[in-house]
Amino acid sequence: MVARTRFDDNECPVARSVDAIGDWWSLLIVRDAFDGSRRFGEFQRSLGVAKNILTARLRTFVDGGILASVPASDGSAYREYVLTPKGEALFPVIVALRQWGEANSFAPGEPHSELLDRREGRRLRGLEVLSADGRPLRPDETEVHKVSAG
Amino acid sequence: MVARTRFDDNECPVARSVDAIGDWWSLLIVRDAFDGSRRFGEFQRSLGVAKNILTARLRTFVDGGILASVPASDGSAYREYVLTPKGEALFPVIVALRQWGEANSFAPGEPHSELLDRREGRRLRGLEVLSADGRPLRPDETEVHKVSAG
DNA sequence: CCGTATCCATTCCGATACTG
DNA sequence: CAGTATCGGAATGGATACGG
Repeated sequence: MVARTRFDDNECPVARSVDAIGDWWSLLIVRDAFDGSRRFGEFQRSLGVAKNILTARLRTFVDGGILASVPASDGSAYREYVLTPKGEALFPVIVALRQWGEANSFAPGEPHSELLDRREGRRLRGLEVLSADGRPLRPDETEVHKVSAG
Repeated sequence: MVARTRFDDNECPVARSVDAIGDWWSLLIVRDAFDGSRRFGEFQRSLGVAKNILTARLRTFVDGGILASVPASDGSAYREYVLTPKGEALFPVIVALRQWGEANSFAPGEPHSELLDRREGRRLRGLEVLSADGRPLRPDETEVHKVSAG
């Protein structure tokens, strides 16, 4: 059998998310979509990904309800790919990856792109994991509660 | 050539993050590490991953400074794998994936594991992307500022 | 410009057997 | 228990050629 282990029936939400978007290209396609890319060629040039791979990823995203395929806005015969609400909900995921990368994958002073508040032109606040009443939580202050099949 | 395109020299922090943790198993290993797994066998049983794959992933994480290999706490001859500060900083990434999965990958009423505030036993607050002065930001209220090589 | 289709190399992954 | 080694099948990814 082989084929990759699937996590789409896993009880853990992290596993299901990974199943949906956890490969090399998927998250970067979503990033580009947030950045305004809509056309096949935009994704293709931005990412340098092979066209057949891009085709497959876009289809998976459309099937999964993360992107919607809509008629091109310029009236041409082609399609554009826009984030659905489900896709837009990935915003914190992308921001979390961006902030982690900024803090941990660049040498001091090494240039990198930044995500800015468009109105103020300033960098964003770091994401915080908070309790229901707003206390910042460290990992060890949380625990996973497993569900039983009952 | 061939071989996967690497993003470890990309100017985009998202790309570098994906390069470090963007495959099927890596994020789940990190999730388990947050959940308290430390031993080879714990990861192996929890994930059902082949041992050679797990070996390779653990090594990559140790090399990348995300996990540290330390002597086993029970005095046995083996190693344990614990999150470094860099690894702990992935907490918002895992939480973001978890929350997205909860909201978008389960049927209403379908059971799934939950991440709880250990002290209160309550679910966490949803992650929010905020401006420097604390305003919630939608994706279209942000923009990526590219750096120039100069 | 937008894809689809095909080809091929590489990598990934799972299973299993084996060592300490 | 904690890994290492090897094997084979599968999926991935890149290049290219082709058609709408």
